[in-house]
Amino acid sequence: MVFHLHQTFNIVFCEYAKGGMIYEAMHIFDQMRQQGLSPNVVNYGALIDALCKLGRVDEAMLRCNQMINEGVTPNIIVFTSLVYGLCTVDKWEKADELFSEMLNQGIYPNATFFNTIMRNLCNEGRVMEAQSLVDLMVRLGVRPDVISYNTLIDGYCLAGRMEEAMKLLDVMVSAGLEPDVVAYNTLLHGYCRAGRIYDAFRLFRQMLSNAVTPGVATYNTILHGLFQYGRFSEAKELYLNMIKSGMQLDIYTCNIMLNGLCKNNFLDDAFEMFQSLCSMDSQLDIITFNIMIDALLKSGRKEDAMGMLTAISAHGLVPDVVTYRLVTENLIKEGLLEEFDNLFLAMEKSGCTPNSGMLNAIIRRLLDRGEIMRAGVYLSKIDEKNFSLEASTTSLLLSVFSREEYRHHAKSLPEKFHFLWVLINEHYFK
DNA sequence: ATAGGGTTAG
Repeated sequence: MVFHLHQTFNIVFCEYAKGGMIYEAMHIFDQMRQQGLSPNVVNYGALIDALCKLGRVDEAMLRCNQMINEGVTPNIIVFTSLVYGLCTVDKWEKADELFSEMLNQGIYPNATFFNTIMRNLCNEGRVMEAQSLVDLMVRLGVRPDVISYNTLIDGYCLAGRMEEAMKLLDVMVSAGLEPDVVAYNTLLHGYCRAGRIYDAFRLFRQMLSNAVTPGVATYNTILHGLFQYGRFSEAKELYLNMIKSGMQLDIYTCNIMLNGLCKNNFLDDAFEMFQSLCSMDSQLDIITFNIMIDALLKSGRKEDAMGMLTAISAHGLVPDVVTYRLVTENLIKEGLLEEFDNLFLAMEKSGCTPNSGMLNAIIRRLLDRGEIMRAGVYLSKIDEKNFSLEASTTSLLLSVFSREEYRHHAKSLPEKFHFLWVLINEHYFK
């Protein structure tokens, strides 16, 4: 009976943790203890993973210590979640320490563990380090699997090194692994990103001849590539063929189509498609709304954009940092600075934290309007969060502060940005 | 009942 109760709690708990509903999960934790049940490694694993995915890595580390104090030993799954969290928030030295600690405790890393680190290295453009991790795996006797190679392929694609990415298909085969649909999708995406649609189609044929069945993600990738390079009629034809073939279209297909229509000046068609999706009760996501809000604001249809904004919650969704970025940028552009300040506060109150891209965009918009003091407030936020300035933000700052009437403002910048002051002075006195 | 890969918005 007690065992059964423990199981029931675990199922509910994991459900919450997986959905990122931390407070609800913690509540279950408390309830379990009240019933005299101690959380086990699965409960802690689920909680730690959820915290790491939300970027709350410090709390995750505390939970891991708490778990150890309660006599529960972390397993490879817990270490994988923690190392994911640490890499993602750029705490690579800590991740390294964790790896040593893990080995000390006699817990052996598996392919999943290494793949997690490789994913983060590749996302940062550090594909060579990911490559050497594969070599390390081999030395440690951990066989790289299909996911290891696919991750590495993506790393090379992201670095624009398509020839090396392609070579990995053969490397996989000689390692006794079959390149799967994800391997091909990754490479197709790489070619499309590089504007090499012809090579993408060539690879697509190669994929078919190797008896790998394309999936909806394959077609979505090509569809997006065609739109991106203005090949509108081919994109439309592909879309119609996808429907005709009876393929189950997904939210990606819908969003790619909506965005493709908007960016090719078919906003009315996009709006119509959006409405028909709504009437069919399709499960839309926040990206759908962001695409529409962006397009409506850019074409001056502010009323419609605000209608979309309010429709978000009616669809059971929550505005994200991109939504807020789109609307705040528009408010600044229109000089509605008080509304902008209020929206920014409302955003923070809702638990949505601005990211580096949003703060950079805000600063640029404020500088454009000569709102130097207000821009300073957001520069301080960038400073606090240890984000960096994007190149376009830096050059705008330099050109603004180079103007006589604004030069004195540069002196009151946070210390981190004093290099701007130095650059300006070098420019003036050389 | 806890961990890893591909496609969409800025």
